Amino acid sequence: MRLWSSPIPTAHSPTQNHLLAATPAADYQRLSAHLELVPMPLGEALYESGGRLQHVYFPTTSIVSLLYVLEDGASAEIAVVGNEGILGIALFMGGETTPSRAVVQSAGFGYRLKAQILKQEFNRAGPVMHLLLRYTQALITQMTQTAVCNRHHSVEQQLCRWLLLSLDRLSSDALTMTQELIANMLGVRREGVTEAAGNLQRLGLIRYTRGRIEVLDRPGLEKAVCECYAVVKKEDDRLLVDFPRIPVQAVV
Amino acid sequence: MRLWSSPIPTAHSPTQNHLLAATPAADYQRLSAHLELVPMPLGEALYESGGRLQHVYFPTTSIVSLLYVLEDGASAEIAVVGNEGILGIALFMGGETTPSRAVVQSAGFGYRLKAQILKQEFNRAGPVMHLLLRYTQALITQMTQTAVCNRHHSVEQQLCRWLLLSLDRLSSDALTMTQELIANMLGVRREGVTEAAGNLQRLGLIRYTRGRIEVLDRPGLEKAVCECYAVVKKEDDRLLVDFPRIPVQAVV
DNA sequence: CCTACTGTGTTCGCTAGCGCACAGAACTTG
DNA sequence: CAAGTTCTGTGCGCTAGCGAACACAGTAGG
Repeated sequence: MRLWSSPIPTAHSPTQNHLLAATPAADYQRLSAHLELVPMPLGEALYESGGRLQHVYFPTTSIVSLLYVLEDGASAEIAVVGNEGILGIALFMGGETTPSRAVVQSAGFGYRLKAQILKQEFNRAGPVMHLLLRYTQALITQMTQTAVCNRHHSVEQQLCRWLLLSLDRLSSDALTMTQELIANMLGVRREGVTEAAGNLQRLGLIRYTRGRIEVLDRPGLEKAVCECYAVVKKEDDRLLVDFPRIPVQAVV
Repeated sequence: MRLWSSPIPTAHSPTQNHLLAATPAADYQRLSAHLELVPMPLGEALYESGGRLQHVYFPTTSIVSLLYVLEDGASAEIAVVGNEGILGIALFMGGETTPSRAVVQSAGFGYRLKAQILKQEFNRAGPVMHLLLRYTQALITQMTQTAVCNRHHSVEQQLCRWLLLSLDRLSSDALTMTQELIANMLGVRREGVTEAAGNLQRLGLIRYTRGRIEVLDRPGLEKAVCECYAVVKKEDDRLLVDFPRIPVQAVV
């Protein structure tokens, strides 16, 4: 199995991550020396349930799922984190560990920072702290919405939500992702995903081939999705988008 | 309908709330003058979806549910907060509002603090901030576990979880709560709760009459519950219990 | 080019939970 | 005590999703 496609030739910059981009220059100066570009191959676990965190990660071109795995092996995705966020919030929230796993869902790159460095920065209680807390609230919204969606909505609706959330975190409109993996994320059967995806394809909203899903009609998808997507999107926008954006050359 | 039983004659103290009890004396001094004892009658909404928060609440003898209500009226409980916690985390996380409601699930009392006061205290970035953040992480764990439980476990198991979580937040072993309301919390049909509760009663684990549920065999319940309860409990203990406890007379 | 393997499509019987309808029991109110 | 309301119990048909089994089609790798 090819784990991830050939290295992206694009120039990398930490400011591809929105949180880092929103960090004021003065604070960014302190951090930038410690930021380490890392490839994030599909399937890699950034941290395991209950494991101590050595780093926090700022995805730039990758997407990471927060997964919870039950004793019997059943699993469910709790939230998805892309270039709008950070992985390892338990570090600054004070718990050091969390009972969930973080697994790379879409291969790409990100920057990481040693746990100690981030904690120091957080404890300055300055703009970076507020940035991180605000992001955490957006993440909480996503988690709660997932809980509700799990309870009340059909597999097809959830698939739409999942596709849109993933799409928002990528620049492309295609995902490299098998139905089996999607089923794992959603915590449903693979056959359920096959059926739902088949419907969406018949409606002309998506097209898929082995391990690749392409969104053809995004507005159409947004009509088919349950309200949950809009709620999360709106909160993300409200909480994150009005960050003061810093142009790349100003900080590098 | 009788909304809540006669006022509890017990002496009230803010330190009945674990977060307040764990606040160092120096910080507590600043806050105590602003703490306001308030009755929290069954069914009262402390805040509405999207509403601006005027106060934060520290329950002492009450329990509050965080509920999410969908457009079609369907609902689901996201987390439950008792004397171990605080309501209104969105205030200090920076978002000011959340898309969920907070509804009193078990009548009692609590203390409230004006939003401004809490924000000031939080921004000192001292022990109180760390206390609040750690609690927030415990809350996040509860939310994620709810999401997973919604996906994979039976109504009966979820009922057990719900009962135990509620019980942990009360001193008594009986709840004043109709099956209809429980169904609302769990986001399932009332009939489903009737059936599940019937089973538990037949097993001798609980006994219920109109609007009152009594737990007879707590260890038995803990055997019937899914792993989700233990995970939340363990995280609560890990994150919250080793707070330095302050004896009542030391702070009042 | 042949062989593995991995991903997808489809079927079948089964169960949990849903929506609806209604009956009886318990409590409240006049 | 009578009437009305609120809870709980039960039955019925229905559907979404589950679990297992298997066929087939791309793809990878010798």
